[in-house]
Amino acid sequence: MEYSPSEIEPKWRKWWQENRTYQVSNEGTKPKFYILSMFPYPSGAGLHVGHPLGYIANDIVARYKRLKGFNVLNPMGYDSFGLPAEQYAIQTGIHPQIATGQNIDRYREQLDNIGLSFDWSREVRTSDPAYYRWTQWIFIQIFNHYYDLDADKALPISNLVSVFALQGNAGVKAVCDDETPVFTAAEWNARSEREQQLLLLHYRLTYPGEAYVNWCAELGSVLSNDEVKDGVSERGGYPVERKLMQQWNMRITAYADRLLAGLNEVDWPESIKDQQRNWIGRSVGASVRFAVQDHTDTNIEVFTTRVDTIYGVTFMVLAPEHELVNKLTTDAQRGEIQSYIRWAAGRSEVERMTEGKKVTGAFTGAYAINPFNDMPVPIYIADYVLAGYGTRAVMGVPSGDQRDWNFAKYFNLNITPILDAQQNMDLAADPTKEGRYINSGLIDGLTYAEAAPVLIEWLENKRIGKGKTQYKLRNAIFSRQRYWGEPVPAYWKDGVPYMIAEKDLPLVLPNVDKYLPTQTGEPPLARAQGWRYSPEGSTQTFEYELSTMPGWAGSSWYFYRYMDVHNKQAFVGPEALAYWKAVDLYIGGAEHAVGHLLYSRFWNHFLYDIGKVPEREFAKKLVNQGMIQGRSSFVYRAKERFFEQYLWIKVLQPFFAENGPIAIAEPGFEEQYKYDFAFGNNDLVIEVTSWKQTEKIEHIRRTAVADGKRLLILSTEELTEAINEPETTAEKIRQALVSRKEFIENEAKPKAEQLFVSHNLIHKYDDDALTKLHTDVNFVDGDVLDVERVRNIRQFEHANFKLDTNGKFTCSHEVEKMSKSKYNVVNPDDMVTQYGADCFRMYEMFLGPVEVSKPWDTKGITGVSGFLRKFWGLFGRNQGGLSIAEDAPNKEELRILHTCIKKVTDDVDRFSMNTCVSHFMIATNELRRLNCSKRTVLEPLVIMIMPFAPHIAEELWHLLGHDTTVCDATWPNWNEDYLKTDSVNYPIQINGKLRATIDLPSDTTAADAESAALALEQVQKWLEGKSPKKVVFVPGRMINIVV
RNA sequence: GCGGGAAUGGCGGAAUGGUAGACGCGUUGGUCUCAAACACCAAUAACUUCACGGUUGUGCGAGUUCGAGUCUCGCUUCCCGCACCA
Repeated sequence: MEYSPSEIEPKWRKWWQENRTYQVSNEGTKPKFYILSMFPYPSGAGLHVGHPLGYIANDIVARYKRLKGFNVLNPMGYDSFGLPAEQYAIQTGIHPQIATGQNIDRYREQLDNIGLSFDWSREVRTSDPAYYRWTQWIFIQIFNHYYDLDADKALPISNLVSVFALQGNAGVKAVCDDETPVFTAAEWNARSEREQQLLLLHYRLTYPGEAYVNWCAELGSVLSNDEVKDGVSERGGYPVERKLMQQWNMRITAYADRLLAGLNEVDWPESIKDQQRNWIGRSVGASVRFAVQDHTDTNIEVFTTRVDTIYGVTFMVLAPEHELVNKLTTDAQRGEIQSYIRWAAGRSEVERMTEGKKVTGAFTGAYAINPFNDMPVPIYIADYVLAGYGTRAVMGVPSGDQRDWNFAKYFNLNITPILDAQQNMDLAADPTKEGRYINSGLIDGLTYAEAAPVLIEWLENKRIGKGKTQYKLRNAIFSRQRYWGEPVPAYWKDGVPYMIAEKDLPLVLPNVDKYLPTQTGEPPLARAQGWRYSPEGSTQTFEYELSTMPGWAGSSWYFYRYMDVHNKQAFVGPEALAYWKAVDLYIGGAEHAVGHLLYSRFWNHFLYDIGKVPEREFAKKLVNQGMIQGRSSFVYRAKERFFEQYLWIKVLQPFFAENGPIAIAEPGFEEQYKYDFAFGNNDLVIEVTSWKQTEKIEHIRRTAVADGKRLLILSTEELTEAINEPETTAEKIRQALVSRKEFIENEAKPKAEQLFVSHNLIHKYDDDALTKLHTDVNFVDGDVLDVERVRNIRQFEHANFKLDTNGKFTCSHEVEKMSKSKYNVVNPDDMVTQYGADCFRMYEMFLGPVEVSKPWDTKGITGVSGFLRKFWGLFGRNQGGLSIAEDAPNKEELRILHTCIKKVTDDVDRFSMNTCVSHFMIATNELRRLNCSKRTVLEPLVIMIMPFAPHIAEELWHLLGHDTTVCDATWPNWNEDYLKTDSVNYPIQINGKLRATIDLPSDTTAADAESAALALEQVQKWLEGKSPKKVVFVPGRMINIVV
């Protein structure tokens, strides 16, 4: 009887499907368990071995819980709206729905291939109109509600309308925009329908409004903050700029405190909770209004967390975008301010970040009055004050804040110490709160804890400020100028948005001729011919909202749809909801920490408020699976020209960084040019490149010139020449660098030659070396290839290497994220073909803890493969077939079995799948040694291994004579009595160090153990005749003798 | 800078405060074989010893304890996230 996974695995997968083994019903007497993995975006690349890690762990728990007697909901679906399908459509003209469908089929095939127990009858696809009608429905509900601060929940907007008609909005405590006008009932009633609707937009939980957004021109769309990384788009890495646009917003800020508080109710990883807390960014402080000298009608509001430092204020800074800047600027300063604003606006996010803490700013000529001491302080603008946070104005306290201190030093402003414990103000700021206040009027002599309440009370009495809590969290931009997303179910009438009737849902995505924005810059949906809305009873038609929803819309509630996927009356029916309630265990990647997981919580809180879901938090427990990384093969260009240039640059760079306002770009630096060229005040660039004709160079040239920098471009050819002929080098670089001749001749050149000694040096610069290339060919580390070998690598076929005939390349590996473009993807199908799905599943678990990221490495898989064969062998040691003994187990066999039951049960419960696999291996090895083939021992093992290796378990289960699925078996219990052994091998420590061991009966008393231990020769030797001070005996564990 | 996490053999990784290195890979030796592969058996932290044994060992330094990889305090390094947030 041979173990042949390729025969038994497909057989049982088919059988499970035919028998609907994994279909689950929404009722029953069993307790429920809802386990969920984050659904994937079905990309064109298919699954790689990293994806199933979480799914397999998920599957093990799902199957385990089922054996433990739970009714388990274990669904799967697809987050099938998204940008890649749309970009693919733009390139190929293939409708995203078709491409997405194909991708889904492929995903399904791959998922099925590893034997996951999903109930596919509950599959959801976010791009399916039957699904997104409910995404649209939820959107409409959000539109129709506002956040009431008295009730501390969302309430219907119609309530607000009634209140406005009776008493205006002065007494209403609701979350609204800062610029919401105050009106009386009479004023409200006198307004037109249109005007009333416009006012209501200030309150609705979703609303269109002008906002600075992250605009990505290359993608033709707005991105949310979490879709922007390091100033470029997360997807594609395109530049992102700030732009004022009309967009739908979600008033998530209304829920900031509840989203913060809710984190305390869920069992989620601390790092995820912290990321969310950080994103919400609650800070408690005070707002203070400063009057402005010579502008009696104006004041500036600042927010501070250190109101206690208010007597130390010596200047004020506004964001360049602050609305008062123009008004306050004096004529004398106008030129300077305007040029600063222009400069700041042209600075990209990347530049701002790269330049770090460099002080910039400009004086407006105006002065603000500190309300506490009536001192005038100069008003500056600077772009370190963010336009998007707080009041866009800060008070400068150089004695207490290092950044303010730097600013004051730079602009030569006063620094007033305010605490008696403060250190020398000439050296640095002192942000500590120690000591008692000085120079501080009202609070002189008080401590930090005493000061703030005094100041806030004074402010509130004077009505020029108050205690205030501020959040970093901003309302979420909800519009995307895309095609492949849920249409926003709104239409426009007289410039006011209305929701379409619920009976007209779903608002189906129309067909368009092209998936690009129109010539006039409108979203692709503007291309849909005759796509207009005609409300019931109206003869008119109106233009639909043309933007679509963001990727996170459909994923913010999908966990409810699984409960009741075919319901046509509601997004989830009340019975299904009452049964399943919420997700018991949610598994997914940590990369969704603030995106999906925060938005989902927000929608869930809203749905809870309107009584549509029973729990405030949708997922009680969350586990993050780690990432499985790939091993990328690299070919490094070594030696010869590129390397020489590279070394030259390495040698020159530090020198110039120290001495001159000069930056040097390296060859092949396309990816990093934005960073390399954010060089602040530098005035000269030497650029080394072989692609000076490209657009990017032009861009850099323009940037440099606009910044008033001189730019010199050396091509690679020129530099190579220069290196080959020292005189030319010196000459060329002398021209560029004026007085750097000595350095070039005497230091750089000799150093460069020293560095030449070993080409292994290049590995030192791996990270900076821009000469490494991903390959799909696996070379041994350290291999040196010649040009011909490299040309034979497929993806380099057409690459234009400027190498001499004796040019060499070295090879190496690095661990990176798995990605098609890095040629390091391992397909699970290949693993399944070679070793079987059971082996693949167990091996993924065996690699280490599920939560930990680790590189994929196939080396150890033979161990798991061998184990499965041995396990199989327990059932049929004879060639003939199954050979199972029916006699009763002996003590040793029972001990092995029950130890295994106990350990595996404990370990699945604590999500430690890797150690479970070890326990199976141990039990199998021991039973083999005993030649055990008894049904009473092996059958429970078959049940236990089912969650890990379902195919082999099902096969053996049937071979053992069962004809229903092993999935419906019962998880075995262990008996503590069987775990005991007759004797225990006790370690004997002397002063905590292991010196001997002794076998004692398991029921030995402390006194017996002590005398037995002391009787040992080895122990006596270590006692050296002394009598022990103390003997510690831990039954079943150890003996420690203290001398 | 702030927050979270990690550090254990050649490698992946085990260890409710109780014999550190389970389990697997790799390596070495052996059995089987004409041979190889597979399989099986044995050894495998380092140093030292013919051997018995001994010494040192969980990033570093202290501490608590009969006993610390595990707990406490102080560092170092690495990874992840956030970051001019007032």
